[in-house]
Parts: sequence; C-alpha cells; structure tokens
Amino acid sequence: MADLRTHTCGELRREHAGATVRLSGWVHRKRDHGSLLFLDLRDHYGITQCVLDSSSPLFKVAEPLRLESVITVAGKVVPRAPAAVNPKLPTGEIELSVAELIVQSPADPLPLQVNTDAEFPEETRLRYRFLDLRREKLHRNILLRSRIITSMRRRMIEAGFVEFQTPILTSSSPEGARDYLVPSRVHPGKFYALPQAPQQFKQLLMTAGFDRYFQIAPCFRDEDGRADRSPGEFYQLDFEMAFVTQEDVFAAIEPVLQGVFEEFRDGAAVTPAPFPRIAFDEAMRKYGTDKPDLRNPIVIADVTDVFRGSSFSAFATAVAAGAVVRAVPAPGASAQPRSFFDKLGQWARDQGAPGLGYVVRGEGGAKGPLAKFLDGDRLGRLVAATGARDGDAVFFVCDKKPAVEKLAGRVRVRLGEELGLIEANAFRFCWVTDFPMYELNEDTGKIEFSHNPFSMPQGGLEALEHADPLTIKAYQYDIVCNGVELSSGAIRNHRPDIMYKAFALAGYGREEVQARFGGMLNAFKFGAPPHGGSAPGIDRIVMLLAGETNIREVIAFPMNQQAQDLLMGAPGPVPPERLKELHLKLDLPSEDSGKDPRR
RNA sequence: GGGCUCGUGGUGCAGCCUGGUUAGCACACUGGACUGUCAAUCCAGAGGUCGCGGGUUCAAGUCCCGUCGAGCCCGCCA
Repeated sequence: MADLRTHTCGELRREHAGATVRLSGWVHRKRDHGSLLFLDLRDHYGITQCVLDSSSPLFKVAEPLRLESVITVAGKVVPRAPAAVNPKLPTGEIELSVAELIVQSPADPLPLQVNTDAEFPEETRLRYRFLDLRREKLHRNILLRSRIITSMRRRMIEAGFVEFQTPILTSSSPEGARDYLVPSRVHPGKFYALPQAPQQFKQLLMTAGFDRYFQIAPCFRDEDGRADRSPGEFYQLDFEMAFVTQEDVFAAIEPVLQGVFEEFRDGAAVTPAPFPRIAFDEAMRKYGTDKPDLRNPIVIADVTDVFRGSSFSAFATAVAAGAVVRAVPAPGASAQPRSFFDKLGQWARDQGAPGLGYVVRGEGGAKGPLAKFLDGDRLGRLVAATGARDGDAVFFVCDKKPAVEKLAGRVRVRLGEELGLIEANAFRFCWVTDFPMYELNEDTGKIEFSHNPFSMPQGGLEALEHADPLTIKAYQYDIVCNGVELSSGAIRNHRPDIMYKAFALAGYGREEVQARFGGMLNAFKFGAPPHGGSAPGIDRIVMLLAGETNIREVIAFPMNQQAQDLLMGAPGPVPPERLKELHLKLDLPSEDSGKDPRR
C-alpha cells in the first residue's frame, strides 16, 4: 500500500466499504467522547470522518492531537449506520476505522482558526496567509481564479491568439504610474523598470507580424491600493490584434469575456454580446462616471434649461455663470420618511456640496423644498426630461460640469443602493468608447494625454493639426461590468508622423519622444500594421465572479494597503555589501524610516 | 500627502455616549467527565500594560490632547 495515501479525503463512498485504505491530511476537527474519538481529516479534495475508540492503542496518540496537525491514517472503510450518515459530506456514508496513525507534522495552537468562516483581522490573515488559504472561502477563490485563467487561455487560443512572454526587467516608461525600479549591478547608476504593462512589447510583436498576441501578464505599478486595486502588482489578460478596427477588437474579446462569465456566473444573468456601447460624454452625462453600473436603473438628466431664469436664484445665477444642473430621479422615494431626505442632504454636504435640493412628484402636484420655484411649465419640462412619475423624487445638483457630473454620479449610486434598485444577481457589461484624447490639467493649464498616449486619435493627423485638442476623441475604450472598470484598450497609433504630432500637442518635443519611445517608434518606420487591443484585469474579473468586494480575497499572496508583504517581510532591508555592489547609497528620511512589516 | 472609521486575553465582540464592584460573552487553549458525534456536549481552569504617551479627575477601558497601527475613501492609477 502507498506510504502516504491510497485515496484522497474527498473520495471514499459506500462502494469502498470493506476496503483497507490510507489517507493523509490535516486534522480539521475533533469530537472527543472520552472513549470514542471522531476525527475529521481534511485535504484539498474533501473531508473524511475517521473514528477510533479507547480499545485502540492509538487512542492516546490521537486524543491530544491539535487541530491542523498533519497525519496519515490507515484502516478499513466502514459504512455508517443509517442514523449516523452525514448528508452534508460527500463522504458522509462511510468513515475510516483507524488502525494505523502517523503524526507527520504536529501543529502549534492556531493564530487563526481554519475550520470556521469567522472573521479575523486582515493583518493576522496576511501574516498567516498559508492558514487562511487552507480555509474554505479563500481556498475556493484561488481555485476559481485558476479555473478562470485556464478558461481564458483556452478561449484565446481557440480564437487564434498566440501566447507570449515578454520581459520583466525592462526600461522605465515616462507616462503613467510610478515604476518599480531595479538597480543594475553592471551599469552603475542605471536602472531597469518592472513593466506597468507589456504595452510596447505587444505592439512590437504586432510589428513583428505575429497578428494575434495574448499573455496572462503581470503588471507592476507603484501606486496606492484600494479595495479593488492591489498595490504593487496585478494580472491582465493582455491581448493585441493586427489589421483591426475597434469593432474587430470588440467582436474578438466579447465572446471570451461573455463566455467566461457564463461559465462561472453561478446563476447570475450576464449581458449577452454584443455589449451596449456608451460614448464617454454620454456616460458622464447619464451616469456621472466613466464606469457606469448598469444594474442601477437610474439615469441622470440635464435640466439646466429648467432652472435657467427660474425664481430659484441659487441655481439661476449659477447657470447664468456657466454652471449646469443635473437631475437624479429617485423612483418611489416619496414613500421614504423625511429623515431619508435629511440624511441624503447631510451626506451631500459631507461630499462638499452646499446641499441637495429635490422635488417630490405626488398626486397634488410637486412638493419638496424646490417645488415652489418651479412653475407648471418648468415642472412639465422637468418631468419630460427625467421621466419622473407620481411617487418619484428628483434630486438636483448644480455646479460646473465636471463637479456636477461627479456628484450626480455619486447621488445616483447612493439612491440606487438606498432604494434597493440595484439588480441582484447580474453581470451587466458595457463598452465606454470615444474617450477624449487630451484633457486640461487644471493646475498647470497644460494639455495632457487623458489616457494612453499610444492611442490613435480619431480624425488622425488632420484632427491633430486643425481641431481644438480638447475636442479630439481617441479610439480608446473601456469594458465596464457592474461599475468596475475591467479593461482598457485602444486602436494604437502606428504612424510615427501622427505620433510625433500627438506628443507635440502634449508638449513633448521630437527628440524627447525619440529618446523615450525610440525602440517602438523606430520599429514603426519599417512597416507597422494598424493594430489594437485591450487588457482585461484578471484579478477584478475573479473578484466579480467570486462575489468578493475586496481584491485581496482572490489573490493568494497579496500585499497590504501599505504595499507590504507581511508573510515574507517585504520590502526588507538589505546588507550594505549588496548596496555597494549596486552602487547605491541610502538617503533616508530622518524619522519614521526602516519600518519592518514583521515588527 | 489628506479625510473618515476602528484599536479591549490567541481570535471575534460587549462595556465607552452617562467615569465608580473582581472588565463580561463566545471560539480557541489546558485539565476533567462522557462509546455515535459530525459547529459534539457538560464541568473546571489559565490567559488582559483595555495600541502607546500625556492631560482632566478623589477615581479613566470610559472624557480631552497627541501619537502609532489597520481598513475604507480622496489624491494617484498613460
């Protein structure tokens, strides 16, 4: 018989009764009756009840075993009496009568309990990640992640994509997030950078004629974490296609994403392909964000004209000065108590707004603080713009356009949640298209790229030379699901002449562009195919499919918000010899330095 | 860098608003009882600088100030 196991802990059934088997695993739980001991043995595959009584010489070995000790047991598979069957376990019809027991690895008392889903402090969970990963939820999430990645890979290969690897040690990219830098030993004072994305490499592979690239790509960005953004590193399903338009890219990736979500949706509805397309400007107007959650039925309306010249002077004067007014309908809100409106108003003030005006449409006409300022005509136009019905409330936000969109978007989200309007059990996808190529930096007054500088501007060279830069759109698109930005992509700018011009508008001289992107630019001078792609974020996709709201729940070994790995103690100090070898001298801040994540 | 919330035995929480008895409950841990449990049960025990520092007070887990840590958010994320 095999030394360690003949079967797994999830394998044995009634038909195995009578067989002599050997199992290995962790002591999941013990039920000690004094002269009779039940011991649940757990491995990756399941749990099997093992039993022994005081007639066994092994009883005194088994009884003091602490939870999570690793043991090997052997003995006969015994069918359980009907009353003793556990229908909750796949192995619940049998148990193992222990005749041999070897303690492979005794466990100390646990800092976090494995056999419960009780909550533990995140710091403890990260420090003892190997224990947390044994627990059911995290174990399941990580397996789900693996299956999702396998499914993505299969679907991409079936769609004719070819998997590549690209360098991890590469050059620093001047746009975007901060890079992680790696000092060169051989070249004093010079640094590699970890790639923020394999952007230029995949474009070079297109230029090299490979036609359809993909990679399960690690991306490294030195940016602060969020609940849905792991600091340091994350994974993308990075892909790129040659000789394609935007529609070709959409048609290629939609079935992959839709297929993956259908496969792992667990009963939830999934938007059928083709996904709705929403232009950036429209998304900002109707949803107040460039990543709208379409499970929320509320649509924001522009009602600037309703308040223009109205007797509500706060809005009227602001509108005259160029502000806009947006209306956020709140279906059925008239049934809410007064405190509902007061709380929302207080919340809006916490967000920095002066307040949150509203009207309620009822049978006897309009009520609410702003109702008296709106005559029948204005009220009629308001109802027409918002579609508000009897029993609905409408909230108003008035400010300059960017601020109003941001706040209206938040009000929309909050109302959707408070009024229970969010569609349950659904993955609602959309494309957000036609992002602006440039935006104005309010602080510097300068024009900057609003997204990827390698995107092709709509209208090409012609637009760059003659149009107002702030009106130029890019062939730049995002995939959004349930309000989460899953993917960002673009049709790339493969024309050096257009690229020089595009960068010139953002204040980059020809030499600077040449110095920074020379590798890719030169390649484009030797015959580059029109190409484009995107890069769905794998961690976020798994997070959505796992029903998690925190991305660390789907990453095996995540860092905390301070970008520390509490298990491995990274980042950590290095001996002076290593610094010398790398030609580095430290210039540490006077206090607060040298924080050790292990304390 | 900023804002908000939290910090009480190994762990999850209560106590704080309204200062005053021995800081309470559950899980884990230790010991004991128990031959059919499956979140076993029952009994007992050990385990606490109430994050840290300062202040107010006759008296601080509780009130005030500062500080450290964690989470969430803003900034940032081409």
